[in-house]
Amino acid sequence: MSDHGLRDFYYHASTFNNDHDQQSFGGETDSIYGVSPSSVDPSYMSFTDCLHSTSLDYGSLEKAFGLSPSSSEVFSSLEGSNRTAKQLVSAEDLGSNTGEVTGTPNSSISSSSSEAGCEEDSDKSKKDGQPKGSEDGGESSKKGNKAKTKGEKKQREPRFAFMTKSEVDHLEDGYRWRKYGQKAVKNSPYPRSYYRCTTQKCTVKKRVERSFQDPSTVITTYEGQHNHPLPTTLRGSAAGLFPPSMLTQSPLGGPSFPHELLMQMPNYHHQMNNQATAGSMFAQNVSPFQQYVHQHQVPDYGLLQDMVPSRFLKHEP
DNA sequence: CGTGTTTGACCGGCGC
DNA sequence: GCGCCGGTCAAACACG
Repeated sequence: MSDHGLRDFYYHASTFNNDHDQQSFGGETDSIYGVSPSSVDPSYMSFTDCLHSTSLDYGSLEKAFGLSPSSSEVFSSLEGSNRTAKQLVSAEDLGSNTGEVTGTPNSSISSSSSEAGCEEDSDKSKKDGQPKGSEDGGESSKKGNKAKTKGEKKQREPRFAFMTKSEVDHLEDGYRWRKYGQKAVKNSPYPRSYYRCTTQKCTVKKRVERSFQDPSTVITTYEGQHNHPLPTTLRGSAAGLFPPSMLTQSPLGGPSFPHELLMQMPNYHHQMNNQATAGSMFAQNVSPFQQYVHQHQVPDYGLLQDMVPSRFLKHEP
């Protein structure tokens, strides 16, 4: 990341809210992270949202992720906006079928809800209900293809968005991406690029766009989960960035996102709960993400646990 | 020649 | 029904 001029690293959970939630976002919230709604998917779940779902305050967030004062302003712009329990649950939808966000983070509330339930709720999702005709197994993803049977809602993939201070738009994350489209973003001079994982049968996509109000910020939205490990023929820096142990397949079929790599680090919980031992991390084989988090004084694993589905968190037996 | 990018056209959903 | 808009396709092109 350093070789891409990455200066800051934001974490940003996103999911597929039902249309009601989306309308709440789009209608009541002027901006998300200071970005015009048109340039950012309204289904985003902000850090603040996560904080509202937990006992953490904003100061913890700022401290945890080293948010600059300017960034704080952006985040704080969401302060005061109502967040319904539904939205909080939606945040959990981001790939996990458990719904423990609103409750105790450690409790494993039996799934059932989340994506399946969210699916029914989204009867007329606006932006999240994209066709994605190529994912139905059938490769009939041509124009005019209507393989989607009527009444059958397209199963939507979990999404995850990052806000990254970077000078380059396309951040190397270890996977190989093929750009398949670019669209101008309304109310923004910066275009939005669409990428797809080049690995066969992998339907993961990501969108990359630059923040209108903060051109130094790149918003990367991952959609779906990789069903394969990181490519062996890594180009760029990812192969060298991450220890081999982190490039192995996870229960999810491989780490989909950089933060997921972070979450996969064993003993992360203990190290982060012990600042005294954290200092030794640099002598160990830690990822750049861990180093970043450490450098920015992530105080407690619990913070991440509150924001990341427990599925992403691996505990030592 | 294989791989990735560019770019205009197309499609479907949604609001009016 | 129409227009807008986000997302996708695919031919043409660039590059190593």
